Amino acid sequence: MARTSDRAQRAGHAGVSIEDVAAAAGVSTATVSRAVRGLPRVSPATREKILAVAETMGYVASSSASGLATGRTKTIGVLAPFVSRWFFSKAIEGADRELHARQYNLSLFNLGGHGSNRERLFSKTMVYKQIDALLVLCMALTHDEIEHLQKIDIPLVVVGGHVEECPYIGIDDYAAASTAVRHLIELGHRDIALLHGDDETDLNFDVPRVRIRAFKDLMAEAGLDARPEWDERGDFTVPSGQAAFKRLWNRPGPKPSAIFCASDEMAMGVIFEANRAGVRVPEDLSVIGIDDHDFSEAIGLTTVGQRPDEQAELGTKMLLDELDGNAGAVRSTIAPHRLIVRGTTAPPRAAGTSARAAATRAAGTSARAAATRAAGTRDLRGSPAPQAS
Amino acid sequence: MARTSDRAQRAGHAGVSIEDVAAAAGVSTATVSRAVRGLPRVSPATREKILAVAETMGYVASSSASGLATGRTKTIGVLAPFVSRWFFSKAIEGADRELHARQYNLSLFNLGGHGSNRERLFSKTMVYKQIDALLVLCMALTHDEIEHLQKIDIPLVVVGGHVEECPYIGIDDYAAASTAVRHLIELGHRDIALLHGDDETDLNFDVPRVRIRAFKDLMAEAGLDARPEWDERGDFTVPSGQAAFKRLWNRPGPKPSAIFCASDEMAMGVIFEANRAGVRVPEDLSVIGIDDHDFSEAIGLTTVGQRPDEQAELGTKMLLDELDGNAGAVRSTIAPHRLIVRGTTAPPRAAGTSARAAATRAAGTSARAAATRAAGTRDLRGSPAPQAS
DNA sequence: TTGTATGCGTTATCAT
DNA sequence: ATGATAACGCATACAA
Repeated sequence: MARTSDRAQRAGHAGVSIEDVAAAAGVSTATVSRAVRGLPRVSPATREKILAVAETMGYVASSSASGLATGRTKTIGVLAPFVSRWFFSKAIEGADRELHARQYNLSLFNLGGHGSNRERLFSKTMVYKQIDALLVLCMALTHDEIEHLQKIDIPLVVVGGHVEECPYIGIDDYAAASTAVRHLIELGHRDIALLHGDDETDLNFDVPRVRIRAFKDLMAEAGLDARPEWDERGDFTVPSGQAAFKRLWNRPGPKPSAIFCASDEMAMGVIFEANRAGVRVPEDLSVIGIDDHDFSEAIGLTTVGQRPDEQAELGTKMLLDELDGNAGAVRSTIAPHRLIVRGTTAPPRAAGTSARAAATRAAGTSARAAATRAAGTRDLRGSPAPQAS
Repeated sequence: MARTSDRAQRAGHAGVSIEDVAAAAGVSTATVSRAVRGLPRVSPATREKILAVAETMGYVASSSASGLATGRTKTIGVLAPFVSRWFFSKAIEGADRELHARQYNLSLFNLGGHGSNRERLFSKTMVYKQIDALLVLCMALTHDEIEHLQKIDIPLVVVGGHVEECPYIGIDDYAAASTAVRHLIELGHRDIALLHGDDETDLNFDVPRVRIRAFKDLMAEAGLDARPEWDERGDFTVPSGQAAFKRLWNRPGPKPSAIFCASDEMAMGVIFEANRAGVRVPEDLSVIGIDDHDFSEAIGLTTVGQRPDEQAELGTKMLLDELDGNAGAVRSTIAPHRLIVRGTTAPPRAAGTSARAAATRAAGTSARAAATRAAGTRDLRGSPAPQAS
């Protein structure tokens, strides 16, 4: 009723409204709405005037109001199990690029580990009705959670890990792991250890298992023995790589001449600990990882690289296209990976073409410097890997 | 007008509304609202019934609608120049903890570096009217940007970097840097190089400069020479640390026996490159950083640690308390830092108590293993540092 | 091209 | 304790 006094009261509350602008510009709110959103049906003259007024008044639309009116929040959610690990922080970065370029907001949901605030996130007020689409980062999800997500009925895509019935973007883990193992085998290694990342929970997360399978398949194919005592488990982190190396080297018996790590961080852990134990890389032990972590080049780590940022960016683009009415824009896609040979892999000492290894050992004093290198100086940049299946 | 058909049409649109629940429960929307929010004025009986109905119907309030009604979005914004660097990803993690524990959402705004999409973020529809408060992470801000932020008039706090006129949470950079340099000096080093992170833009970001000042003050205090040719500039990243080491060692003339790096990542770059060049750490070169990066323990890096996650968590808590009506909850606070002595620092070879250094050199074969270590094995866990000013 | 009117789903005020 | 009902600020058919 007391329209005027209401308005006056509100004034200090949430800034200038579209009505204020309309009044100041001498037009209706409808016209202002069209003008500020760049819609067609408004004359150049009035548009200019409105824009000017809006600018000076510092008008910016209330997202709540327009969200309520349109039914869209203009923000997409990003679900991540961690944010400070390489894959995830890179993916978030990539999603953000695409999002903000298209005027969307990024709402981050960190499901630290397994327990805690998970349920709340899925079942309660969060996630749901706050976002227009959801980008899931390489998560181990329970069946209930998956069901929940699908019931929400918004565009959804998962990056970096398979989830049943959900569109997926990521590298071909089997092919990537195979590429790494093949590199080792071709170098002449026969005694190859495996450092995988399977935590054997019942969660839906088969990335580790696929990499394990690739390892075993290739070993078998080459007629090599995948010794159970060289089968180590980690959790994709540096400390778990360190621990694995220690277990491997403290155990009596023969040592592997190479180790395939399911992630670069674990590979780094192995390398750091090997250095500390006086085991030379790659002379005594070749190490290869998967990822191409930010630090890998500096360390000289040979790896099979992938680009989580680009994967997430692509996933986000699909989501946004879908929201733009482009039905079917979200489609499972295999992202590229490529072998990047650097300094942590070399032929085994005892093996076939031991020329280089022998030379290194025989080089006397200078060998010391060579051995000191956490990473070799060779830097043969990665040749593109065969893109499998 | 045709109310019923409207409702039918809407049905598939955005899920079940409060009105649907009210109807199903045989009460008014007002009561439902109170019930689901746990507000007082509703009888236990009806509350229980409403909650049950809401549960089975899968009701969840529209954030847009309640945002419009209350004027609060229940989300706070986090402004970061990077998301995949240690400090920031950790800080985001910390903010997220507190936020989601208190039912708030986290909206991430990544302002990549200096140029690019900065303006859009500040002046346009983003940030503003989408969030209830803002957490700024260690940003280099222009004066215009600062002004802009303050005009928005929402609770604001910056973590990890000073911004004029803004409440601030972070370590005492001067004290932290002093602690690091003092450690080196007390070890007997006289030839100390500096690797700082100042990019000398005109932006408001004095963290690097404060650390530089601390270095120079302490050197002067100890009567030591801060040689200009040992004053290197980096950008807090590993590669910049590598580059700095190379410049230092490629230059003719005497070499420093220790180097103080303004970040752990730069320190790692130095270490990796030193290994590659056959310069032994800490025998030939002591290295100390600031941060206590996730990888620092594995590498054995001596450093002055800080906890960005806790800093951000505290900042977030303050913001939320302020929003909860607790005026004055946001206050500048100094966060703790502590010296963590690990394996990359030791007395200089030529210096006073050269017992250990000499022993290492004389150890023959075993010295080789020692030299191989990217990091020493000593792992004296950090004694708490004197908390300065 | 521009304006009018109504709906969006909640919250909050004021009765009852 | 519960129920009408008026905002909230914007978008959008529909009318002009």
